[in-house]
Amino acid sequence: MNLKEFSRKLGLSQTTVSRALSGYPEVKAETRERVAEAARKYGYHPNRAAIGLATGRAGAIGIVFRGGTEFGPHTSEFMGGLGTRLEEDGIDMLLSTVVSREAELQTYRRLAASKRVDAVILHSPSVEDDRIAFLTQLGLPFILHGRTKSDLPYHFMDIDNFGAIRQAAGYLADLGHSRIAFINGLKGRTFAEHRDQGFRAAHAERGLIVDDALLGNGDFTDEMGFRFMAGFLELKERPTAVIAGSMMSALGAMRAVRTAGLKLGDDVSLIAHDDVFPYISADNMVPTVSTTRSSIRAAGVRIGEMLHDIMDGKDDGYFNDVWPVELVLKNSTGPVRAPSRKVGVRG
Amino acid sequence: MNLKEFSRKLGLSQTTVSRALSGYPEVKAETRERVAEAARKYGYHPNRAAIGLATGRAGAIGIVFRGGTEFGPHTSEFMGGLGTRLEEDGIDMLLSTVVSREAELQTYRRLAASKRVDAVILHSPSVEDDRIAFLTQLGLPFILHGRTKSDLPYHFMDIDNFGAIRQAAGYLADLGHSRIAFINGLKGRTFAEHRDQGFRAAHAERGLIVDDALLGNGDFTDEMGFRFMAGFLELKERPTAVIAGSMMSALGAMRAVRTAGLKLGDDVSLIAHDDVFPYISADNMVPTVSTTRSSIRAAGVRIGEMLHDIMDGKDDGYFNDVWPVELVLKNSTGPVRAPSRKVGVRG
DNA sequence: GTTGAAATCGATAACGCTTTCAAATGATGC
DNA sequence: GCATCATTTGAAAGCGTTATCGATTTCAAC
Repeated sequence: MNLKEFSRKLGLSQTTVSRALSGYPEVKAETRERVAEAARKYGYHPNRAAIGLATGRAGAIGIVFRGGTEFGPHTSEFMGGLGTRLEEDGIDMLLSTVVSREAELQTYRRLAASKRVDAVILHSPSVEDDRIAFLTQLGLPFILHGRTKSDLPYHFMDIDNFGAIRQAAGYLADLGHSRIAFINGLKGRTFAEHRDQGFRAAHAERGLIVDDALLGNGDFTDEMGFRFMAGFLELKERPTAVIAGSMMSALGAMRAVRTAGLKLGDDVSLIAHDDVFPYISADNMVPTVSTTRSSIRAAGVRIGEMLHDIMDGKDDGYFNDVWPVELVLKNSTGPVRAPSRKVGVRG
Repeated sequence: MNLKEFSRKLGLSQTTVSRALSGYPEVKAETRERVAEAARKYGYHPNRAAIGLATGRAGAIGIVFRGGTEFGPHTSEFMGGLGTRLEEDGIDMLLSTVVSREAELQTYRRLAASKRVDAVILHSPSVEDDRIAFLTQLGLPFILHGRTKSDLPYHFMDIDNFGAIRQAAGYLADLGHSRIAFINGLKGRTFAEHRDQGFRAAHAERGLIVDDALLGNGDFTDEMGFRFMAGFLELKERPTAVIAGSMMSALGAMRAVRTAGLKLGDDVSLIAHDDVFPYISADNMVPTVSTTRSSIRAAGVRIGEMLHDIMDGKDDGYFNDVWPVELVLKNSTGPVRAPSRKVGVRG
């Protein structure tokens, strides 16, 4: 059924019906109600392509994933939050997967030229990210989840990664730990750099020196967590505490600690960054894990909100959110002890 | 830039250009090449809304996620595979998140009526699933990832969950295990029922009886895995082997085994179903984990292929794929031993 | 040269909506 | 009662494609 037929059924003109449905003020409340009622009854929904053609708006936003592998658990949570918010405005999410950075830019170009989306969401920024300049020049609105260096102004939403790890490392240091390991994210990614800076800041503030041998950069996988931690524990002077960049790497690190016959929260303290996945909870680990906690789902919701405002044209200036991160203390952290021999099992 | 302007630049009619771009045969090869070249040069991409309006095809498929939480790691992998395949045909993926089953149906209705998508992908079927009838009646093409009971014919792609768990349980039984625990998926879900049947079949075939106290149904989370396994290990007659429905629950179960002071692959054998997530690998666990292995990403690719064929109209009959599942043996499985006291740590 | 078939190309009518501008209706004041 | 203004409705012109015909060109064969 199309507008023509639908409005004929109602004995109204297409114009009036269209206006009633889109909430324009110049239609009598009674008429509007009658139209809404009929739409429900007949299941009429305007053809989206026609709306798009007439208005020039696509009613969708785009997200591009590189490598397919980029599509991890973080993504899922983020999209869940974003989608929930976008749903309210009837905006759809268009996903694309792409193999290379070059292909990613090509996709943006296509999405913009073919008017498939009204805006895109960028994620996983590196310290220097050419996408900002590219999209600005392309004129395709975007919001970056994260931050990057750029002379151009742009919308972004990020968490305070610097502050989070600074706080975590500081807390461990204040417990007496002086050899703190850090399993960080991929080198070159902004968030990983920020966290690195936070880590170093906490040390500097206390006159401690950072041992590069206790630093690891890699994917947030269980495997990486295990490998790095296992490696750290084999050092002559093993760390007495570790900060893991995600719950995934934390799981691996915990495994490595146990494998080495050490006790978590006792021989080795652990703080992990928790993006709050519903299926891996810090409170359900043994021991419960201290975390720097920031819901990535909430970030999705917030970006959905920004998107709403931007598409409504009420973006005077740029959104530049940076959320503080909470340090949640549980049982995986404790005061330092003299590192025992590797075989020092207890209990 | 639009077709009119673009074709004027080329000195050709809109018709010819359109035909050249869409690969119709009645345009000279030389002309076609010239058009393609110019399109690249000027970055011309036809307006998708206009194409949609003219052809009636949306060039996108839809996927709806319930609860937002449904959007887990399985999803990510699946979408990665699907997207990679769809990319080739220039088909986009439209995501919707929705709170209730009722809202899900409503969304399908909207997507169909507004012609936003050409087809949808259904997932997480329950044993009786009203979506089949609903979509069939709606006339919106769909493919189900999984299976359900239905009198109506429909496209689906599933793995042999029955065979997988039957094989796994059978293998354990043949190693001498007679008390095998099973951490299964949510009750009511088809795959969980199939696995349950496979589990029982393996027992029946060997004259073993299934102890319902060793069966658990729940989310595939680390937490659930831990809770169930911890509970099983407290039973008077604890199990000597366990099958976990996913790597997530396997992680939890492994933790429970260790917490109980037992040794994996020795005191307790474990087989997990592995959907092949790149960030959690069975080979990187300690000990390495025996699995029933089936790439959920590959399933996504396959469904993308089906979609392609269906949208091309070359679906005489229905796709009804059922993939066999491979049993991969590692170090987490071994012959049964007499269950020792709970404190029986070794090594 | 013509001719006719085959190969190309082009004018134009949809597609289903929004939006502009004009018209009709209703209400108000005199 | 009628002019005036505000409110509500409608006719029709796009929006940028595709697809249906009909028109033109090409070219081999006579």
